[in-house]
Amino acid sequence: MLDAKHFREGIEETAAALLRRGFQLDVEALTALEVQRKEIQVRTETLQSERNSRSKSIGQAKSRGEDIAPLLAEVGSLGEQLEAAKAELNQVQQELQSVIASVPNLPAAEVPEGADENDNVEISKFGTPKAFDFKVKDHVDVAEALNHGLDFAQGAKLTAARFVVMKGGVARLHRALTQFMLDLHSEQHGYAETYVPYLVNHASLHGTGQLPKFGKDLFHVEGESQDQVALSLIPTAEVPLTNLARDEIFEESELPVKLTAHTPCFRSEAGSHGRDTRGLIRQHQFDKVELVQLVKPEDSMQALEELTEHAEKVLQLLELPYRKVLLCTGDMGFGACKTYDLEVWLPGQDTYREISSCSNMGDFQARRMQARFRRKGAKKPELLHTLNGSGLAVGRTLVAILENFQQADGSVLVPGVLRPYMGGLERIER
RNA sequence: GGAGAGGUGGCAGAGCUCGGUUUAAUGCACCUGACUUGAAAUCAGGCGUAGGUUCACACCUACCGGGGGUUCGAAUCCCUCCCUCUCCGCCA
Repeated sequence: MLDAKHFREGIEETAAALLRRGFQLDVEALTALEVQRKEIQVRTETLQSERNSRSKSIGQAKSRGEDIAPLLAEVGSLGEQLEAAKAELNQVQQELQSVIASVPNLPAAEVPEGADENDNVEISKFGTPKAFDFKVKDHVDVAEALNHGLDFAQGAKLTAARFVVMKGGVARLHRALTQFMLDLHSEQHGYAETYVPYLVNHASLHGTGQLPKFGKDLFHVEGESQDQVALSLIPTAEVPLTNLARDEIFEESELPVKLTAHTPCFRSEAGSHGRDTRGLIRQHQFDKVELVQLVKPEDSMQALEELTEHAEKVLQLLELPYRKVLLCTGDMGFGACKTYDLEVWLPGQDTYREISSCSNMGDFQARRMQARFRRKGAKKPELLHTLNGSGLAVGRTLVAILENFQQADGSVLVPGVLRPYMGGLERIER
């Protein structure tokens, strides 16, 4: 959510900045609503004030034992007028709110303008894709040769399409990856390991921006009654981790807060039917190790560089070739002002595929969540900045290892850094 | 699952029985000033969040777990949901 000031003063500049990411702001409609809002709000508050003082004098008269009947008559239609004004105000504010809530974050100045992923800018490359002297298989076939290591048929039987069962060495490799990532970030990069709920309420989803716009991408759990709190499965640990700051005021000295968590993530992938139907790339349930930072505004851009490097470190230690891409305005997420994607090389697809997305959300989420901090000696709290990134998506990392470390004999070499987590195992066979 | 007790500002804690000079008492913590060589103690003042009007000084509105209701008026009464605590039962 943007500061309401962006829509009152300098709305033209705001509209221009939003146009960079292809968002058309209806300046006229918004300005008209704002004029209405102001008039109605002033009128409502005046009525309110009037009612308060009259009620007060009724109370005073009563305590003096005077007859309050004439005073009551005087109040007359005030209540109805007030109620009508309140309803009107409510209506306008809801309209304003729904417009404002659907406006994405302003892109940072250095973000390249563009329409889609084709306009993203490659920043750097790490490693070189291995040359194989045999015909490479994709991860589905590699795992299949390892005793049905990835069993999509069984996943579909238990649940539905886009669910998987992992077995044996592949399942263990998957577990080793999460352990390795968590240890790296908590021991080397200064993130506090955190365990969080996998079901969250709507206030949390609204805080990070999944609601109100993107509810169809989530799995929802119904409550027993309509009044009960509705819960949803988290699409990413970003939601619970970032919402830890909701309605909090931090001391300046407590920042930055750096958190990491390993969770499953659940996505209904609405609108992606028919894409990546084969394999582990796009599942309804996948594991991810998430990185979240809460920082002072002036530190957030530097923090994004560091957070991205922390995610890159995982790929480097796993010896997986990847490239780092700066997303263009058209490809960024709703709440982001700047995003780097890390794309890992997948020989089975002969291409780079996204394995991590690291974003600076600026104060966009913080404003929704009222996540603030107080500078030393300052009276007023300020909104902090939030950042998040995958460090990394575990399922896709597993895909990358199966494909990049496959051997001619069908076995898969275990990257050196993972061996301690695999009981010293050097390769997965049969 | 059953029974009961609760949720009030940074913290503690009154107000709820009986709705109205309570724009939430009081204490602690915190900030500023006075006194002091400095500190402590003492004294005086300040001390929440959000929104709005205004060039400004100021003023106004909302907020006592969330939402709704009754009323001229709700922290206080009613409904509902959430959360915390105690006891019983069940359970990994």
